[in-house]
Amino acid sequence: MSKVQINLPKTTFSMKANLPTREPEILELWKKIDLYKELRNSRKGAEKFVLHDGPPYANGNIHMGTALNKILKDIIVKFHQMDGKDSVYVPGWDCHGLPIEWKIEEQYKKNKKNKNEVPIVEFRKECRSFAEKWIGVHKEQFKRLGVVGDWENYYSTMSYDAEAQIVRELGKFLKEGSLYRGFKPVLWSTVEKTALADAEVEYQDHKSDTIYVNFPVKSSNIKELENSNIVIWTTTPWTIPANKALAYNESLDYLLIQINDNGEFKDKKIVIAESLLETVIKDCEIQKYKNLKSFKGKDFKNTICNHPFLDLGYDYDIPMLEARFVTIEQGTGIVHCAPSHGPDDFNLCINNGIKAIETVDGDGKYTKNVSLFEGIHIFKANPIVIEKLKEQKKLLKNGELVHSYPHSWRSKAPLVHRATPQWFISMDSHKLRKKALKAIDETTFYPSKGKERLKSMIETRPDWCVSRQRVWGVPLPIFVNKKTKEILVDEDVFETIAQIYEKEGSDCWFSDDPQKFLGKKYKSEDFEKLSDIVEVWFDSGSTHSFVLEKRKDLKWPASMYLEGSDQHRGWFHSSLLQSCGTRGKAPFESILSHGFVVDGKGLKMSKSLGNVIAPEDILKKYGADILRIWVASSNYAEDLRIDYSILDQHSESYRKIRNTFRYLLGNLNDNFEEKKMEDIDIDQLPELEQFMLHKIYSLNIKFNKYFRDYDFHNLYKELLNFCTVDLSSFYFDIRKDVLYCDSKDSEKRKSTLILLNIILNSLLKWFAPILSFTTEEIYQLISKKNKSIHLENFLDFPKKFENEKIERKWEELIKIRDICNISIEEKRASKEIGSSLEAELQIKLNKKFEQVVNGIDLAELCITSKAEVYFDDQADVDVVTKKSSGKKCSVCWKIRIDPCERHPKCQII
RNA sequence: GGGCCGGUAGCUCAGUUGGUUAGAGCACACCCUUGAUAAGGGUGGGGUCGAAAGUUCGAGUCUUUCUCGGCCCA
Repeated sequence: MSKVQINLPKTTFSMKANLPTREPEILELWKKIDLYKELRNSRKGAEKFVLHDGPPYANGNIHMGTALNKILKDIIVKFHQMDGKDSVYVPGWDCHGLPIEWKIEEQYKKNKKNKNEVPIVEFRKECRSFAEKWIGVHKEQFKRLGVVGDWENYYSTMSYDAEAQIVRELGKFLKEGSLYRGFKPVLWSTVEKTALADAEVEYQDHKSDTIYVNFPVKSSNIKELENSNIVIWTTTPWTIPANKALAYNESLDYLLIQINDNGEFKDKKIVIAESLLETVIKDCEIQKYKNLKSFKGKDFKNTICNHPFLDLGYDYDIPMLEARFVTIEQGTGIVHCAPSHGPDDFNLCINNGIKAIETVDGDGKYTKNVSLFEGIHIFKANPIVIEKLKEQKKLLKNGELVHSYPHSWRSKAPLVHRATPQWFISMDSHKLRKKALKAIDETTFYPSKGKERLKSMIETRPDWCVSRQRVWGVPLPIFVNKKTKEILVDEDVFETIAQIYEKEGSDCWFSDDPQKFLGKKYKSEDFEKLSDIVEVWFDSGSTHSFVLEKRKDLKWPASMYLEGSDQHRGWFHSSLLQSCGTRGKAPFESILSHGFVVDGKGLKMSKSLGNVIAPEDILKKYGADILRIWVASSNYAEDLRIDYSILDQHSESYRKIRNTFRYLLGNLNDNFEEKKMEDIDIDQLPELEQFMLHKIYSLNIKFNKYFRDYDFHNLYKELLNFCTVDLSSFYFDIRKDVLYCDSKDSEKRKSTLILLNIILNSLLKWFAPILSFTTEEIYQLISKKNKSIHLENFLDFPKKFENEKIERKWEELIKIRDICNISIEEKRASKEIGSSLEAELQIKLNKKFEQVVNGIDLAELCITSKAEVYFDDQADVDVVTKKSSGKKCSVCWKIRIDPCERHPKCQII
């Protein structure tokens, strides 16, 4: 007896994915067909979607955060492309800046080379080639993730045209007048006469003079403070002449006491923090005193003091300002603020409208801005300050203290904070803050909480300091008139500089004759050429101008900026300010921010915790598509957890999806036929197929909604559930019988194949932006049309697929099916039956179900050999399962007494 | 230390304006199948919703405090 031929699935699509080796092959294919070019050609003239790439720093291998960022971008770019738009993605890199300088200096140290002996231009060349090297590394790593973009024509902040455009952008601020020269404290060595970076600072013990100083209260909301003194303590007496404010902490408790000791401070009223009372009276050797009043720090609001040198001409007001950096660790709980000599002081003062001025010159001598002290070296000034305070009866006590203090790593000399000339963009002189806040209001944020975050930063930030005293960056294109000290503002000069940079880059600023940049209008000997460079945030904040505006394939503003949430203070912030300052508008229509990658427990990754996972490890073990699933299925609005157990779970889901495709391909024998969905005569299809069409239709609606909200984790969940719940355990399971056992000319089987084609096509396209490699693998197997799945469009499902009546009916049927399954399971548990085909059902239904089961074969639905339906008045659904009686058809395995209708000639066993 | 955000089954996530016994998929357990086979199906167990207090007839949802974690700032 020959075995009857049944239609078993057959496909070349393997169950095992083997992504780590297969994906690189697909990358080769994309390279071969020049996918990016094809993508552009396929969308000529279409509406543009431009996701403008925030440039990563070209330094070191990529980590999980970078991988997340790039994959998320790629998913979004691909969604919009398949949605019919010209979705252009140009990757970029941030290249200037300190970290690269350090790397080169490190190399110098290794090779015992002295940085100071190397010409700047040569040093910069090494920085440039260092950045170039890492761009190359990044590029390959990003491509391996499946990210498709214009890798050949990437942008970088160190390209000649970028450097030229940065000059033009700065020129706009200069011309407008919002770029001004101010002073800001930096760590300064008076020996080397240079500023030092944090990494060049060593902390060593140092003996400092300490002083307790009285600041007389001029006016206050607290009546009792009249004729009293605010006491401060400091280890840098020489900064007293530069004092501009006092700082208190509003949450501390303060005390007004009266000194009763005989001597020059008898009956003096002084104010200190309550919890520091004991230390202060001990230090100042106060024997007798009485408490007059205690009050909260916040009551200091609006209190104004006089400078201790009031009678020596220091007749300006000293306001008391609220500051969180004030603590009760040391001192008096009130801190003296010299904005020229401390970063805290500077920030506090500038936030309160008090600007720092140049009080000390490069040699360490007081400038003419400091009366009484001009020309005196600050390291010799302490005794003089102490003497004058004594004279003025403002010195409560002085002493000495050994403490940890910053020193130069080279000369070992103690360092000071010194206000140096810096270049600022004003937040308010030309309403930059106001413009930026308005632009934020006009921007869509994903998730929406990003809006408030960016807004509150812009509301409170001080003026933007855009100068740096380093060498690896775009030189600040500023000339200062030697006589008038005025800044040269001339568009022709900026344009000359820009054009030179376009041709040869900005290195020449440091090496060539300044006359080259000034042209014929000005004489170089009349001007001082600045050697500062532009802060790197201005570089990357300008990408919109030298990338979006300059490139014809892009548009301004970008459709979206997408970065980690730290970029609210970074690139989102600087791009917004740069663009609002020069164009009055944001360079983006929307901002998407994502959380940080943390380990499985929610802790940040660190070497010391040993919980770091590199993208490379994941690619080797799982493949990029698994990583892409992880990105799509995680909620980026919060931090994203990752560890190997999480990835294992996702690769299980991946196998489910892969097997869903395999089932489809197997039953189609790899012969996919694109169905014209409009032409399908739905009424001719079995109800189950109609129901599935409705499912597809409504899933597509959800898909579109989730996609437009960039809600990928819900989108992915919906797709995965469709594969498991609706397809694998329902539709595929039921239709196995028809697919395997019906003859090839069976109408029912043909209907099923129509559905399989549509489902395959739908799933391929829905999944393509996420599973970029796997969908391509399948597409290459079945498509005769296009070169790549990524050149396809999403499907447009005809409205006639929607059928709510069928949906309601079949939802009820599924409930009945569930109850049948419970009944079958009882018999299986008691070992009366095994396979569900060994069961026959007696289903008692309430009469209200008559319409529901009308025309439905419940045996087919429940995959049993037989199902009889009875109606009665009592229970909703009541099912009795019995072991089928009869013989098993060797073809369809159904058990029945009568011969099998479909296979009457077959052997009955 | 401050600002902002978050903590729902082992995992990834849903939980509308406060209203039944808090859901899904995966994972897990047991069973079935051996014609999707390193696959497929069925059933089931599992949560004091970070903790405590409060408002309310009623809180996963609102308030406060605490705690843990993340980002930014200091």
